[in-house]
Amino acid sequence: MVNTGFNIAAVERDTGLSKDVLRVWERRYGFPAPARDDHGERIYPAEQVERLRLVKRLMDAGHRPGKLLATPTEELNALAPRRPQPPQAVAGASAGEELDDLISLIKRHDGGSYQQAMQQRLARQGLVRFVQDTVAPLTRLVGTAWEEGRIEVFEEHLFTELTMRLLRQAIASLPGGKRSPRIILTSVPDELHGLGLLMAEALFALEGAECIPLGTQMPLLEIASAAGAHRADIVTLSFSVAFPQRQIPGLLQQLRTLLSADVELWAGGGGVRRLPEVAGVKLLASLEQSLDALAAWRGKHT
Amino acid sequence: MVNTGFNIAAVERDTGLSKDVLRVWERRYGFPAPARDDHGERIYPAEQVERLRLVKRLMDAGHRPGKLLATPTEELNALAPRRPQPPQAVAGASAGEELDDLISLIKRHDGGSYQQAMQQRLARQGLVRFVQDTVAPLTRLVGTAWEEGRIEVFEEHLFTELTMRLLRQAIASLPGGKRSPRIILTSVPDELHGLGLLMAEALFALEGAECIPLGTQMPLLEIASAAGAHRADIVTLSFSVAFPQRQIPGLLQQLRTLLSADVELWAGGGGVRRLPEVAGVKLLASLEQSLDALAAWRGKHT
DNA sequence: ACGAAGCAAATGTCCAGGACAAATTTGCGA
DNA sequence: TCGCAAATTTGTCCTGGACATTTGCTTCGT
Repeated sequence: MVNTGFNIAAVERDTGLSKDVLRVWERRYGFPAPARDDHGERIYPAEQVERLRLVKRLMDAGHRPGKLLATPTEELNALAPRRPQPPQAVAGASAGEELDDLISLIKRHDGGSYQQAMQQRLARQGLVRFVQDTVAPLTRLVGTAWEEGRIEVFEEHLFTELTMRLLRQAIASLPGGKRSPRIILTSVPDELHGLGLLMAEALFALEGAECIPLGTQMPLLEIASAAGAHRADIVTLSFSVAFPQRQIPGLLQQLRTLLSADVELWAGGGGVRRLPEVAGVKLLASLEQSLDALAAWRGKHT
Repeated sequence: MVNTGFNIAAVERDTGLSKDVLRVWERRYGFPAPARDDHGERIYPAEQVERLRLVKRLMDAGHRPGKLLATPTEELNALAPRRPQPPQAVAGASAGEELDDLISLIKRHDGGSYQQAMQQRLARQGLVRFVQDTVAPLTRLVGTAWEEGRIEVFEEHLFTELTMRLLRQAIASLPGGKRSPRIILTSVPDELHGLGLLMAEALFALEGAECIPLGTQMPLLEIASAAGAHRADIVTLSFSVAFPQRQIPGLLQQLRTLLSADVELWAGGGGVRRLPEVAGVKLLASLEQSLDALAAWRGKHT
């Protein structure tokens, strides 16, 4: 068997830790401690990759790598999130429980029932409340479950995929024709979470905006071109909590300089919630604020 | 203005060229030739990033970097694809023209009309023929247009996004309940094209398979977990032509060893078309072959 | 006792330049 | 013209050093 272990590129792909980080951790903390092949290149056994992914998850939850890498694997599994959790304001105990039920469908890998249940909620609540009272809190719940290790990546992917389908379907059934303002929705490279964008799109579309969904991961220069070509009034980006916070202000500033001045730049998602202001960029800390921003734009443009 | 230029990480993000490549090109070919900031770190002006993206595109089309980087920018724009284009077998001239019309809607940035036109085709052709005779050839056309620089990235994104919506919608309206075999559909990290997966899913779902769509970019270890948790019979991966070919065989072998032996591993998409065989992996060179593979599986399992 | 300011440790990212294997092209002989 | 071997091209990996920035801790002033 040739294939016993991951090379450094594979580990980077699978963990999201850069080659530089993998090497410097090894140098400083003695972990990971990959074997070497004939050419002296690192070969990471699967268990180490597993542990690295656990470490990454705990880091996203607020832990420091120095501590984590000095801790034996067994203890790591027991660690709780460190970043203070903002108290989950759910619309009542029963609502919270219902959402938990939805999650347990996912955890039971019963996609069919999940879709059905969500479809029902959509029909019952209407799109606006469905987005605000079901999808958004559900996404947050999944996020915290992920931080606490109560949910697997593939379960989260299934959740995302099925939920996005529902939203897209709902959006598609909206009447077209209205057209102001023209809003481009997308995300920057390395930011692949599109659920937040879709929630925003649903709300914007309901308010009669013309949404231009470009999917995720658009290079900055392309976003600028797209804004020109589509004669967009607003460019909306989404950043998840997982996106490296420190890069966001620079990215936004850079895109701001690339965009024509009469195009507004909005940024939303969990990643911008605890962010300082950026000149020329409107930060949307919540879905409600998105709607406020839209109303404000309308006010400004008669 | 602080923000005049991209640092090396930003260029990597926006061009898809690794830091190593950017540095070694500079060393060997003298391009790119970024400025340096106070700390001696590279600052790439926007034009150089632009040119790098052009070079990248031409490389994907079969050119060699050594030549490209020695060529002045103006000439680059005139370069044609080098990789021999397999003759586009379309089902007749009129069909080809119709598809061109669809593309020109995208190029006119008229998403609404595009959706409408596609919806009509879907209704007229039915899902199977829609996938095989419309979506698949259209995707190929967009691919070649991209290679030849006749289409912008953001136009391609819009095309993908709108087309995926249509397919998902069509899939959602299929009757549920049937359930064999259980097929996981996903892609590996760094492979973010999901359109091929969706085409496969549409065909598989129509044939009565239970499809478990996990979206794109699943770490290998997670794919293995998901296969176990969902009791999958088959794992299907998709690789686009853009995915670094050389990595694919290793990836597949690695995943093969991670998967239980009674789970089949299929790989499809443009990236596997000119690939040597991999032990224990079924390579699907076309959508038709996917259906054949499914029939074969059914044959084997009574 | 408590908050602010300053210092020290921790951490990620960048750099240079060397090495080498895999892929591709070139050159040569049949 | 075809096939094979040598030469070149190209991407990726390596080491080890440097440094800016963030985080944590300590001390000082109120």
